[in-house]
Amino acid sequence: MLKYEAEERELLDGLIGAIGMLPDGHAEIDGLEVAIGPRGRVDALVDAQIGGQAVQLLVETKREAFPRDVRETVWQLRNHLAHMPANREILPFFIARAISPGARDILREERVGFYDLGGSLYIPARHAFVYVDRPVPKKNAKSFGSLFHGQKARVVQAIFDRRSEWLSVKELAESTEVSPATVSATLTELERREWVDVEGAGPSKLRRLRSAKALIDAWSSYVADQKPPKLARYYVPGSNALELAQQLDRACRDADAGYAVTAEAAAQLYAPYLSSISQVKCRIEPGRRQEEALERLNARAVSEGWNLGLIETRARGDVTVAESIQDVRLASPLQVYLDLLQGSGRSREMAAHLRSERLDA
DNA sequence: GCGTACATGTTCCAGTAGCG
DNA sequence: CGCTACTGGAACATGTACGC
Repeated sequence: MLKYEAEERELLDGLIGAIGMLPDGHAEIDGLEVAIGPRGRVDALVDAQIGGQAVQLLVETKREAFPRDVRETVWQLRNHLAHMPANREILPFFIARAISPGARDILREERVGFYDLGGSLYIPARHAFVYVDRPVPKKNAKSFGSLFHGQKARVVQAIFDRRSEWLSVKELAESTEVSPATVSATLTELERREWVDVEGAGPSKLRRLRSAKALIDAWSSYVADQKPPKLARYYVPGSNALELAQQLDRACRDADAGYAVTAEAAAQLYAPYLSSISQVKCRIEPGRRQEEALERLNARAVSEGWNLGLIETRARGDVTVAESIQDVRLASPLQVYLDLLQGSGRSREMAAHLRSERLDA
């Protein structure tokens, strides 16, 4: 509790400072925890001078802001506003350590001012319009990306793959082998971003993906900020990618090793694009079985001229197969898409093609 | 209709793995 | 080596179904 108050204070000081940096700008705190109307309360009132005009800011504070948080707060602020004397300009105002892009859009539409620790500042006052857009602060970027990590990423993948279905926590927990606690947390985060529709409540609660496009976009930009995973390069005697992938299939079956082909080779099977490709990227369940599969393939580790690339797998469940085409087990289209985005050369084009063929539907 | 038992979703907490 | 953030077990909350 004390820690939160300190954070709140830090945010307010940041806002005061940011307004002070504006030409003819000045601001001071008029009150904290101010009662408004019969039972309303705002976190702070701030008196601001901007370009010679006085504006009072009705401030609500949050740690992080996703669309749903913002909507709730905007509604509260509007309520408060109705109980305020109308003798001067009063602006509803929202501050948080980090405000997600979607949340910013809502605030701008609603003409509610906002500020975050990244330095973004939006003040839609009558006589002085201020808008400074800064990216989400690095430190907090990971809190926005946590959905695309580890176990939660598996859950999000599953939700995407079954985007036409209404899903329960229990069902997802069973099919992904992730604990119900983590599945629930994942879905709650998706709700905050307003990417899922919700039906029912309590034990009969169901969700369904609504904004597949927003989800892909967010995951893509997350991937863009990540360093590409390590790729172990091998050469396997043989010819084209399809045949190589089929050899891989036999070797992994014989070695009883789980594998999933991804990137260019997989995209080519999902939605043919290039006339021919020569390299196969895949994930193979790590351990002894992986070694055995590589031995059966006569794969030789090389630094140049590779045709088999092994993407490092860390978290359990990284190797998941969505379907088999021509006896080749493929990672899910979304996974393939994300892996293509990590690649270079024409992989971006392939990614775009795959997306329009398989993901945007 | 009402209350109770059950199933499921959510939150809390502590152990732990990964990171710098 | 210290720290942070993730994870999942367990306690807690919330609907639902069934019996009366």
